[in-house]
Amino acid sequence: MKRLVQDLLADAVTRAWPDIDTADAPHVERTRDAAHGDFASNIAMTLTKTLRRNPREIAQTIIDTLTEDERIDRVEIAGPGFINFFLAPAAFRAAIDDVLAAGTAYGQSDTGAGQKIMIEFVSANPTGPLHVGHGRGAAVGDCLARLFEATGFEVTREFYYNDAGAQIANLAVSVQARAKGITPEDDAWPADGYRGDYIADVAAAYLAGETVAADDREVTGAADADNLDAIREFAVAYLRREQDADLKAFAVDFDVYSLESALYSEGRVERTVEALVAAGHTYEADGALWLKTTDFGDDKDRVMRKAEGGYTYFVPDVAYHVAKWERGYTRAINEQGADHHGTIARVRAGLQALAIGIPEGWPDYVLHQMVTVMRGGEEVKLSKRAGSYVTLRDLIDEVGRDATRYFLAARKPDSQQTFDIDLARSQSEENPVYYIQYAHARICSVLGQLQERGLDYSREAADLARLDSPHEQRLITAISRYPELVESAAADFAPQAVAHYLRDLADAFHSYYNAQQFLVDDAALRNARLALVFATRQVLVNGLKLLGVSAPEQM
RNA sequence: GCGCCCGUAGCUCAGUUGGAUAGAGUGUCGGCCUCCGAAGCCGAAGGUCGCAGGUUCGAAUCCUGCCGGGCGCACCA
Repeated sequence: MKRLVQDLLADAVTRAWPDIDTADAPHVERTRDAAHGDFASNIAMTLTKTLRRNPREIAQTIIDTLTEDERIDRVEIAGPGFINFFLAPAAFRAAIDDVLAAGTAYGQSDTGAGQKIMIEFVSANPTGPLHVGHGRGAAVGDCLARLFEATGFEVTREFYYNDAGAQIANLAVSVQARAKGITPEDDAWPADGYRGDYIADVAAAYLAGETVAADDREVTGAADADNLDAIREFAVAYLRREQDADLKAFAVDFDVYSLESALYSEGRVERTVEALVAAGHTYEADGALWLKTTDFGDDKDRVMRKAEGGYTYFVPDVAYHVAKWERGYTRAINEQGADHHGTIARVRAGLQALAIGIPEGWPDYVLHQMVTVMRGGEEVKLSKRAGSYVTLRDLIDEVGRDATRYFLAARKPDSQQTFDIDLARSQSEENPVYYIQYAHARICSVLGQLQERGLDYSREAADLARLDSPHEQRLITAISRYPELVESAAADFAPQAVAHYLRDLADAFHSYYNAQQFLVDDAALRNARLALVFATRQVLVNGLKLLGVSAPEQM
């Protein structure tokens, strides 16, 4: 419908003023106030400059030029020059049948046209359990992935992790210490060793010769406390398995796991360095090899190869993104914590320096700000080393998967978030997610009542024209704008828009439910109301699915 | 010091890319179950959109400068 209005406007403008460029679709938006019609455009105001005429005059000319369409009831000028469109009642109600006909596909589009897109998210190092921040990344990243699937992209969810660097060496040393009976309180404990209890668990499993399966590998503990390589391999697999179990409990699945070590073993790191040198953007200084990232917008040059020989982490990072590009991902999104925002300029600079046709703004980044966890009125410090942080598992166990996912995705990623565990636990029944789920359960209950009374629902017997109350209008408007919501949430990387939309939809439904009886004797009216209510249920199901939240039939 | 993000009702947060009278939840106060689920609904109160300028028909939204909070500024990852 929105598209129809845009097309009509563009056509009218072109015919009224052939010189005006209408390549960009005219700005059309949903009205906030029903008195302003269903859609409004500010196009007349934006044309005042070029046409040097009063906006209301321009609006009038456009309206006079508009092609008649049976789906548009009337068009009015309002305020300083808005053009308000009022849909014809039949066209307005058509949304109900659109939903019922499309079912789970309602809201989906082919905007992406099958284009490949990769969303890399979580990407936690396997040095401990996932914490709340990872949970936010998982909720946001997975919701974005679902949004892109719904808008016709071919989506790959990818998890990248470092399985060989300094932090992993530290992990191995920590597990080894535990395996030898050393505890963090002992003098012999490694200086920066991971102190969490989970390290002891890993050590015990290793000594017991357990076999753990993670990603596409299987590792058996060698039970030898002196074999550091074996310990490292086992510890990584063990912790990856734990992380995956948490992610599974959170209903997040990845398609591909990429290992940093593979970038070395496949020669990608080496090739990237050679290519950067050949491109002429490197120099040697102080015994190290530098990349002139300042040529590409970074605020200082970066060391690629340290004086002692090893590469800095950013080299495999660039190599990894070259691999992404070569794998055909013309669109790539990296969802990560805002504390890593410094790497963005670096990675993009490295990719530009290679001059292999990668666009300047590639890849896209979605950064989520910190989650502050409150417990007992005090902030819980997030420290991997101390091992005293709140894990994703803690939240799932205490608050539930649905509420945790909803909360973590319902906030704009750019904003810091406070997650009060006590509040979430004690008031779990007042979480907005229950409000939405309750709307769904209520509709299912109506269906049950219908059957109990020996009645049948029939769309054919429904007279949708009877749906003329303000509550019904509001609900129809809500379901009809769902496809636009999905479209814009995907384009804006805005999972929170889905959460807030569902809140609004449930609100419109609950009001309707309290205001009007659905199961009335008048069959034409009853079936019309049921058609609307069942369409609402479908949109609730589809929207909750985007968030990865369940739609229970009973609560 | 430099860079990125944030500042909207007591609290937690939205705000359709610059639109019309700034909205929800929660909390407070007052109503609604003989009726499809009261995990619900209806109403009231609550605002200098951090502050000050600027841009224009029009600013919570864009620009500049301050103030406040967070996160980064390694030959760590």
